[in-house]
Amino acid sequence: MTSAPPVVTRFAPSPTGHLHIGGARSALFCWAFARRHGGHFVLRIEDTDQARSSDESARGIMEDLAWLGIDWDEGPELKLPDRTVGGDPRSVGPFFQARRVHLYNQYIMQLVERGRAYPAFETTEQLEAKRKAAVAAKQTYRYDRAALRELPEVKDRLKRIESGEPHVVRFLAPAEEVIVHDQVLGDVKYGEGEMDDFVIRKADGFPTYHFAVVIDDELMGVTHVMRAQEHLNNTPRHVALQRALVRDDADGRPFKTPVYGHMPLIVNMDASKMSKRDKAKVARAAARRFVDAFSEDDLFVRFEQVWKETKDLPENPRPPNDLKETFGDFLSGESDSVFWAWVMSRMLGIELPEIEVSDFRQNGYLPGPITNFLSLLGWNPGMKLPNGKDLEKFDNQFLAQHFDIERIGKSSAKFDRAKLLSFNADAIGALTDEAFAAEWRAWCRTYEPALPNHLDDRRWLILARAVKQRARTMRDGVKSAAFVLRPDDSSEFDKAAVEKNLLAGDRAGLKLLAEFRDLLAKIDPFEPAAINSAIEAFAAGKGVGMGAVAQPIRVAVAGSPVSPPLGETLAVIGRQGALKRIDTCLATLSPNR
RNA sequence: GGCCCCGUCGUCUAGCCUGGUCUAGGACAUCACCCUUUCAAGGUGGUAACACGGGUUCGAAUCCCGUCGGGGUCACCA
Repeated sequence: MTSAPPVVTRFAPSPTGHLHIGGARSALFCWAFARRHGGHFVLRIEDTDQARSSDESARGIMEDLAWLGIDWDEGPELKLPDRTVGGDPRSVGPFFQARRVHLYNQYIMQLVERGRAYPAFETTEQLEAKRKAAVAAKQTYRYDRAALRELPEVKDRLKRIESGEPHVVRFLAPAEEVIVHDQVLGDVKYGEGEMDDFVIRKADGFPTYHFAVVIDDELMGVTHVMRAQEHLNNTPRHVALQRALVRDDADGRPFKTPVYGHMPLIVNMDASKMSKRDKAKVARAAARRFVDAFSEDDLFVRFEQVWKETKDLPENPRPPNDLKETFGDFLSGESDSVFWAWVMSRMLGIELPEIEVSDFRQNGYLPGPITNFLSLLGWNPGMKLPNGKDLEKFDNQFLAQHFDIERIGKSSAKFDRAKLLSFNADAIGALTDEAFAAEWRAWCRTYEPALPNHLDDRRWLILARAVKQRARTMRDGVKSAAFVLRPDDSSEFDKAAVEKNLLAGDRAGLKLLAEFRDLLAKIDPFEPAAINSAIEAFAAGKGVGMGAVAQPIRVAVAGSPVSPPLGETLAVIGRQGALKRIDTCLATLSPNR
């Protein structure tokens, strides 16, 4: 055991999918706060929902955190090529809640024995009926304590628990007012009688979130809890639990209440909560449009086909018993599965909103601008640059040195992708050509393998240099580089561009192109600078502007009027390829054909 | 609906705690112009906000009250 760190923060995701972008900000702030104060940042996996948790999700979340540069001092170990993250220096693990059930049970029994918790036997259906009745009568539903009245004596409660009869355990909520001292929001009061007897252990024997959090935060010595404001209303329950519990070890002291700070929510541009469900919403809306235009059966045929194609992907969940039913559930809104949303997006050719860290990674965002942008959602360093402008570009290291709870804002922040995109573009622009070439190549190898396979190192660097300043994301760069993948003998050309740049004015462009073709064969070396000056000299010799020469060439080699500068474009294509493309163009547009 | 939180340009925000220096600053987006072989990039400039109503005060974006508006949460999910 090492001595207790001055500050212990934690991030406690449930492994039911990828890391949510909002979760990433929570983790980032907790990490930064721990760093700032020389403390520890703990990663704990809250997998008490057996049905929805998976090891793959836990692993994915850890990889995404590490990718963002958020390393945890304590928690499950993750071996990376360059380092290992995690560990258990204070012996407070394990860090998967499913492996801590014995601890929770110990404290559940403590509460039952001391009369602060009791078993209850209603079925979910019975409870649901009561809840509905209360809503119908326009009353606030609260658990009616029927089970408590049934078992007034502690010894009878213990007996019933031991009998093996299915039950949940409920916490006997205190009647008194609870004040949460929040570092961000100030004192938040919850009046007496607001809390009901919430469940602390489910029928399957696992603790509920509320209970597990309180036990683990105490046992792991968490000093500061920073989380999103959606949890604010849970906090009085946690405080009540902390007041009711004492440590099971020798000193038997009461539980401590950590310092709380509730961060503003990150929401969509329409102010709704940003959640994974948004993917399903977008996919469903598109699917319904399709159904309106065609038919549900048509959609299902395509759905089945895409599903079969993607069957072996790791994201694919267990095969459903009835695909038609799964399909129906998704369409009706019964299910909001991210995976089925993805299948829908594939078959309908639509883009899903980026919600999870992996979405941004796939779409070619860099980790630096993501954490930088995230830092500014609900926090601000409040510093000026020497030129008087606000300081807002910084890295994780800066955050770790300057982050403070006092400067966390109170109002929710809309997630403006346009600004993130701009940050990402700036970060790409700040890379050296060589660094960008390497990063871009690495990204392409995973997400767009055709492109790098096509080019050697020399040409890749020329391409990367040309693409860098027009790429806001790695994926964007692929668009600018589309000309690389064009077959040299392709006879498809942008129609309007052919008219405008090659055929207009009695085929003036085409004539210049034919003349330039022979010059091109002689340019030496076949490098961007030499090619560019050859084109300039050619234009000057003809007494025409650069545009009159450049656009015909561009259309001929790229098939479209848009490409990186011609020197670079031609050098990447190579002399032979360029000649072939121009010849194909000339032949295609020849009047004799 | 109950409970809780919030309210500065379209968006993220600085300023608010410790009223005057705020004719409210920056960034993204947007518009115009410049540069330019296309697309970008870059440069210059512009439009644009203190939710509303009452107080307190010589003076309010800043303090107080109310109204309105937005959001969160009300599970054997976390």
